[in-house]
Formats: sequence, C-alpha cells, structure tokens
Amino acid sequence: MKRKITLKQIAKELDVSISTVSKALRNSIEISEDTRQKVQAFAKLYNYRPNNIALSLKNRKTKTIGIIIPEIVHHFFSKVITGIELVANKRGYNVIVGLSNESFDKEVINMQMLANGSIDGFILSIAKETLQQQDYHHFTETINQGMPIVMFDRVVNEIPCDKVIVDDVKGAKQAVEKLIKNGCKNIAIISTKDYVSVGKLRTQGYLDALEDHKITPKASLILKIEDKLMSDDHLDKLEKEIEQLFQSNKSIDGIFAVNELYAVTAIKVARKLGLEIPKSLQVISFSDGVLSKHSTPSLTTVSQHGQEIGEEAANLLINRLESEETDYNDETDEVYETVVIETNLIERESTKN
Amino acid sequence: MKRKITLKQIAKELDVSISTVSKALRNSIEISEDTRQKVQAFAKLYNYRPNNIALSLKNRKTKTIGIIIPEIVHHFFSKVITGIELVANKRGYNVIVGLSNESFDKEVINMQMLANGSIDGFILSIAKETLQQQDYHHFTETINQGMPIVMFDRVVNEIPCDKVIVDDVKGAKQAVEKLIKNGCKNIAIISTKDYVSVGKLRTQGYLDALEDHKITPKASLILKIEDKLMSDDHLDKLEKEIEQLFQSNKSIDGIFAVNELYAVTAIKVARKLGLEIPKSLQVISFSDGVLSKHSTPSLTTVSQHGQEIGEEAANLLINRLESEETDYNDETDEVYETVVIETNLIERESTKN
DNA sequence: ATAAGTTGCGAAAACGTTTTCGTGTTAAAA
DNA sequence: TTTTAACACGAAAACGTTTTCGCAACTTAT
Repeated sequence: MKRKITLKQIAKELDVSISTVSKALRNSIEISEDTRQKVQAFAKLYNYRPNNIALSLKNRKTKTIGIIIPEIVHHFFSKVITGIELVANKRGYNVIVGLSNESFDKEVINMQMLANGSIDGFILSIAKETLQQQDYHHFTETINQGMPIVMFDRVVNEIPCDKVIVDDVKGAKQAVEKLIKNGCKNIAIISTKDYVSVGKLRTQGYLDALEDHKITPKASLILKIEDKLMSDDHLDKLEKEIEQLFQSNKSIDGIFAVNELYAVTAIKVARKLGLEIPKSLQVISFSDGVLSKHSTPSLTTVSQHGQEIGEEAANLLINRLESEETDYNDETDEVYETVVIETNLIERESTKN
Repeated sequence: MKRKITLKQIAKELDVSISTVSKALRNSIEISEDTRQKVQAFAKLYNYRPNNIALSLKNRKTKTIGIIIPEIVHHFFSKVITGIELVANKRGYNVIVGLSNESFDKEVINMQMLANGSIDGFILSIAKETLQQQDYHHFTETINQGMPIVMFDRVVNEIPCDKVIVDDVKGAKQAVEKLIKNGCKNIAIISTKDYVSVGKLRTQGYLDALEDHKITPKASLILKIEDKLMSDDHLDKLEKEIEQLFQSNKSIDGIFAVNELYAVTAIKVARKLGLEIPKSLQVISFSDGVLSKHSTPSLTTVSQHGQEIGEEAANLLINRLESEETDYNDETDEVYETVVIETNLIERESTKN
C-alpha cells in the first residue's frame, strides 16, 4: 500500500530541494535544463500528481462546487446535475452532491458540512420544508461568509444571489392556452399546495390564461395536492383525490398538471372512468421526464430544459467565483442576476393537434 | 466579504496562542475552565468551524467518497446514489460525483481528477466503452496507490476490489420461469450486445430457464440491441428492430426485456400490431424505474434494489477505509468481498397472475 | 525551605504545495 | 584582476489545523 508520491520524496530521491522539484515541474526558467529533465522524468515515472488538498489549502479555493438538491431520483434534478457537471468539468471544477431529502434540517446540515472549506460555492434548489418554514438563515449566513450561492427552480426572492428559473407562469399559461385553443371548455388544474413556489406560479399561469380568454375560473376545477402524496406509497390516495375531481366535474375536457406523475395518474383515472384521450380529454403536463415520452399516450408537456438550467447555473457560479479573484474592489456592486430559461411546449399524443 | 474566521484570528483577538484556542475548543483538560469558556464563547459568537481542507491535509484523509457512474439521468443510478449518500452522510462522509457519460476517456479523467487527494475511495460502475475496450489500467493504478474501489452492477472480475452486484442470471431466470409458468410458449428476449456485462448475464439467465424447462432456444427469439439505441434519439430505430422481431415471430407470447425502455417500447409495438397485454403477450422487465410503475399497463419487473446496492457499497467502502486506519499490518490479507443483492419479482399488470 | 508534583499555556512540527527572496557560483564585462 | 551580471538552486513562509513536548509558575509534601 504505497501512498502517492510527494514533492518531498522526489526531492529526497534526487537530492535537490523541494522548491527545485516544484519549479522544475512547472517549467520554471530558474531551473537548468538538466535538472528539469531529470525531475520531470522521475515524476513521470512515479506518476506524480500534485495533491489537490494541499493546493486547495494554499490557494484557498477548492475548485469544487457544492450542489444541494431535494432528491436525485427525479428526472428534472438529475438533468440539472448533468448540466452542472458538464460545464463544471469543462471549466476545471468538481461537483459534490448533498441531498436534502426535502428536509430543512438535512439541508442545513449538508450546507454546513460543505461550507467549511470543502467547496467554493453552492448551486441549490430549496427543500419543500424550508419553503414551508420560510427559514432562510442558512442561506444568508453562507452568503455573508463570502460563499456565493446560485439557486435554481425553487428560489426565494429575498435572498441576494444569482438565480436560474423557468418562467413558470408563462409556461403554464401557454399550456392552458393550447388547451383552450384546442377547444377545451372545462379545464382543470392539478397542482400542489401553494407553499411550493413552482406550484403556486403554475397555478397563476393557469388563472392568467383563463382570464385572458374571459373564462371564469371555478374553484372546483382547481385541485391542490398535499405534497406528501408525491411519494409512491401514497399513489392510491392521489388517485382518489383525482377521481373525486372527475366525479364532481363531469364536464372536464382538459387537464393541466404541474408534474408528470399527476398527469399520468390523471390519465389512468380518466381512462378508468371511460374517457378517451385526447378525444374527450386532453392533458398537458409540466416536466420533461421519461414518463412523458414513453407512457401511452405520450404526454404533451411544457419542457423545462433541466440540463440547460444546470449549465446556466454552473456558468453563473463559476463566473462569479472567478471574477472575485480579480475584483479587489470588494463591497462594491453586489448585483445579482436572474436568468430565465424559456420553456417550450412539446406536443405529443395527449392533446389534439 | 468577510472570510471564515480561523484559529489564528481567534488567538490574536483573545491574546492567547493558537494551540490554546484549538485545545480549548476541543475541551482539552490542559486548558483552564476560565480560558476555555472565554474561547468557546468567542468561537460561538463568530460561528467558528474548523476548515475541512486543513483537516483533510493534516489527517491525510478527506472523509469524502468519489462516485463515478456512466450517467445520472437514470433511475437505477440515481437510486444507487441515494443509497450511497444516505449511509455516507450517516457515517460522516460526503460524496463527490463524476459522470463518465459511458466514455472511457471521461472515466479516466474523472478518476484522475479525484484521485489526487480529493477523496478517500471510489464507488463506481464501469462505462460501456471501458467494458468494450477492456482497458482497466486506471482501476489497477488507483488501487495500487492505496485507494480502495468498490464496484457495483457493472463490474469486472479481474480487478481486485469489493463488489456489489445483483444476481443477474438468477433474476433473469426467475423472470423467464414466471413467464413459462404463466403459459408462455414462445418467449423472446430483448437484450443488449454481450459486451455489456449485465446484458450478457441476463441473457444467460434466460437461456438457463429455457434449458431447465426443456425448451430449445431459438436464435430468432433473441434480440441483442446495439446499445447506442438507448438514447431517445434512436427510439424509432429501436422500435423498428423490435417490430422486426414480432413480424418474423408471429407466435411470440412472452417478452423478457433487460431494461424498462425495451419493455415499454416492446409493448408499444406489440399493441400497434394488435396484441393484447397481458392476454396474448406477457412482458417482464429488469429494472425498477418509474416507467414500470406508471405506464399502462404497469410492468412486472425484476427489481434491482438500487438504493440497497448503494448502501451496501458505501458500507463496504467505509468499512475498508476505517479498518485500514487501525490495520498496521499492511500487505496482509487483501481479501475482497462480493456482495450479491437479491432481486425479486414485482408482479404488475403486464403478466397474468 | 527545598524537592516534587500540578497546572496552564506556548512553540513548533507536520500535512503538501507554491512562491518570494536570498545566496553562492560562474561567466561576462570593465 | 576586479566588478557586475546571469544562473541555478535552497530556505522559509504561508494556507489552517492538531498534537507533542517543553517550560514556567504555582501548590503540595517533606
């Protein structure tokens, strides 16, 4: 079990100083051609690589990005990670992942674990519990300690940081407009409770679309699901709630769901009730997961472009990290950007065309 | 932009030495009650936390696990990560994720980036390209440098390391036996080319089941898909291949697919051809992704227990890391474990019961 | 009053780098 | 031959910790 070789060992072996070895490896002109070659040959032979940790300590930066997300078994979030990793790697950074599991405490703990020098900055999407409790002190503290944060998707405005979001209102509105244009007269929405920011925004888009078309929203057509029902264990409960919706509104001919699961479940229930899709019921869902493409009928969706969001977030963060380096006029601008990624409607089989 | 506070700053502020501060914070008995309180109060006030990087350098271990997987937008792999993260966090470790994107080069690069001190050990699943080229030098090198590896799912026997796998042969065999028991007379398999180890093994299980029941396998019932067709871009090509399978074997009444996508695609094609599921065609698939549960009909699957695999792998790795600490009799046993996670059959709508 | 033991703290090394500065040697210039 | 410049290298500091060791200043026992 040989440890990795260090400068010190090379120096000793070659009977020169550590500084000489270091310089030789970095092709410093201070070192004679002779020794340089000797050192480099030896280093290559022993496959020397500078120790990252030592470099991090010396440079006071780790070239590592911390990601905190609510869960990873989720198409959207894993797409985002893919995007982050892509540009992070391209720009010489690693990513370290923490899962909050939608829990406030785990979010805090995870951030503390990473904030103590392990990373240079955060990219995160806020846990539902945190959104519910509206306790954001861990974010402000992190930022106050000079560690930049980029939030995506689930963001809160009161935190001063860069953000990457999709225009949930607009995306939802477009979806509902599509349903209207396709002749739907009674469009229901299946959303989450309002504390989930995106649920609220998408509901807003739904309402906006109706208003624009002089349709009076009916409370009975707005179903707000308690979020715990997302987990597979509560699938039957989710189905019941949706069935209830259909039963008490026989004339529903359009469904806008804020996520895939709600959409496919709605379709399943609707079919059981004898509705034909898209003939007598058209469905559009937010999200661009695997279900949309491969379920039958495939779903018309508002695509969120998760990977693009990740790429954008990573660029935002790294730009900030690397501008700080040169920026010696601290305390100045502190101006933050909010990038909006455009959604687009992907038409599939669950709507008429 | 205040930096995080350090021992040195506290020491200066309180006019004691760095050592005193350090000891006071760790409740050393060397320090008087008085100063200890003073230091701790001050540290708390300024929210002092020891710098992880400095600790890593000093202790020569990072308490961080490196994960290298082919892709993250994949139910199985993200489940595994969830499992790894769960036990890693519980045991005081972080996880840092690298994606190989199924590419040999990216796998190598990623491992090199992390192996230079950033992590204490690897958990990984091998990229398809690597399996194809059968070039494993980066694994052996890493291991030779004293960094333990745990492989899962896609493993190779010639590398001396701990492994966590599912019994692919057995799982596949059970699935096919279920089909046989359910009355299927002409069972086809949709698998991958043999260089994907799990594809090969599952095909073996298929053959074993047939043999056990005195059924002569027919080459025309064995479809081995070129793996590039996994990506959504080639979906139509995949469909064509499967359609071909059905067209040239009209009597197929059972399908065993090695992954979800193949299964749902097969179902889609079969329906187009007028087959009813599960009445005239029964389907079983490996994998426990989201498609299985939510597509219609839902899929009967061989569940792989991704999260459990992740948990097991993390425990294996951390155990090894922490046994090394005490184990000063190096060079000894070097005995590695291969843990087999049992699969089980989850019956849903795509088979009769 | 002296020897011995206790208490409380600081200096310094170590982890592995990079970089600044100093210095001895040799070669070129005066 | 002396002065100056170029060259090649080493010592040391710094990043932020923890820990070993040493050493004063007391306190207790003789």
